[in-house]
Amino acid sequence: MTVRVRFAPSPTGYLHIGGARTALFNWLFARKHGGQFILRIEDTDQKRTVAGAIEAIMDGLRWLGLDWDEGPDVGGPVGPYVQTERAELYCEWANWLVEHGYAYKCFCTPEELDEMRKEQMAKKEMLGYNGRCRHLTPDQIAAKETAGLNSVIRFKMPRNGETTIQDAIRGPITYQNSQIIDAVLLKSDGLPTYHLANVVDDHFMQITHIMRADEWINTAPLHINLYHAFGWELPVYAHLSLVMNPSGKGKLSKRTQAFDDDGQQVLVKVEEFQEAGYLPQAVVNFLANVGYATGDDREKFDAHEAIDSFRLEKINPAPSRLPYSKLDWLNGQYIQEMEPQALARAVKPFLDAQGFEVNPEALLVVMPAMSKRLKRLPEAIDFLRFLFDDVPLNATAEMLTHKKMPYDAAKRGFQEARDFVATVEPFNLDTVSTGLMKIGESVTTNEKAGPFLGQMRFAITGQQVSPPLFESMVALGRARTLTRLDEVLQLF
RNA sequence: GCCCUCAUCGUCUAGGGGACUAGGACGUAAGCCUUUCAAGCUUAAAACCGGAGUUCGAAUCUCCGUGAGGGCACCA
Repeated sequence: MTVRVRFAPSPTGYLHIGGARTALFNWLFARKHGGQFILRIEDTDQKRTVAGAIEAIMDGLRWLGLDWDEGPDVGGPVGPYVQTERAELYCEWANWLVEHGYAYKCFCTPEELDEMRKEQMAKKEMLGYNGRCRHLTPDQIAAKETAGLNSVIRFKMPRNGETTIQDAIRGPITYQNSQIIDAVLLKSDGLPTYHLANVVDDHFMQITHIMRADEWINTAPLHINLYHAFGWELPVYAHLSLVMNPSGKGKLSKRTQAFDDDGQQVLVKVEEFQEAGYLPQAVVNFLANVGYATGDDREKFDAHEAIDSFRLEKINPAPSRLPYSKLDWLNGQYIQEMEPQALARAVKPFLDAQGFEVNPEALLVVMPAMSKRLKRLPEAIDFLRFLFDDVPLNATAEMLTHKKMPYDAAKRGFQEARDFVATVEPFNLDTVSTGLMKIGESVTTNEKAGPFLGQMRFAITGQQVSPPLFESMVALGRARTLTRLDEVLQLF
């Protein structure tokens, strides 16, 4: 039997990082076993459905590289993959349950249910539907229907006994059936609730393993009883731990507007990670490290390695926070591995957004130096600002000297550098570095280029922090370097 | 209130009766290197929630606490 798993988000907004992790684990499992990863849209709550959300979710998955074998856009043999397009199916099976005595019509109004809940709270009883309509006679039902009363279909949960779910991560979990209420399966608008839709779909879509978040554990016994009523084969359940707020208080939600200990904004939507300049492979690696470990101390691994090592039983059941600072480190690692071309391409949109007109050629020279410095792509903006903004150097001659390079020596150094830049052929990393090293060594009292190069770097870039001198000069180009050196010389 | 889950350094984790003096990673601190900032290298500090029990032996198994989280909708 081939493994078939699904990721089944509601189209209520964007792809949430926790959802992305659930999707990733499902995808990893499917790929590991040569099975299928299916994308299904659970849009049975019309009130919460947001236009464009399906596209946004798919964009997020695509960005992360989580490709699906069947889904709303690519279709597949057991479609459609959007639940509102399968409404008839659910209706049919809900009625089947009613006909076979596994479900019943309930005419209670929302107001009545509200009242019931209040009463239960007051009496400190178990919360939930009390089964009032469970034993309506056919005559009573007919009477209510001719009176035009709205109804829903509720599951007739067994009142006695217990239900045990065999969770692949947590082992057996047992519930007393009496604890489980008669859940609504079909709403009065004719659409199914999650409970009915997910069971019917997972059956007909031949889903073999259900990997979903911890928050669904409590609904599993209901679902199992539905499978029993239908006489369908049970899938394997595996409940993933929850992703919590950085504070450790509560689950991470889309509304989280917090900063972690490093003062970094907590990102929640996948697209926010993209906008913040994280690489998809870093995010995938990061996510795969939360609640999961290869077991051999590897922290950095690509998707293929993750697939190779993946085992359901290795998933950690404990809830966890996202270690954002580790993401920064991972992202830096992946950036370091990038070819200059690729890095330049990745950085360009961020510079563009800043209004910096990028000369790709010049950018290439500084990329090797940048790759060691960037944790997140947009950090390049501050590093490279001097390439785009020609602001006058805000300094005095005094500031350009050094205890190993007093006034006169500094002046001579800058003058020689100016003459050198004006004439050297060609003007490239090689020639510039050897030439300036020589000048530097000749003007310092310790005969080391260091002090000169440091001051020179500041003079050229005007920045406290910048790429190294030689790369910066070559990126600037001969003409602009000369202009800046002339400015510097005027200070002396 | 009821039900369910979970519990190892600050954080993410390894470990599943003896190999534990509890390992790795991020972060933090110090040092080296150095042309600023990084990167890199080296080193350091840092944890088995508590209590009983089982056992020759418990981070590991059991129970009871405690703490944290989740659920108890005509939302998913």
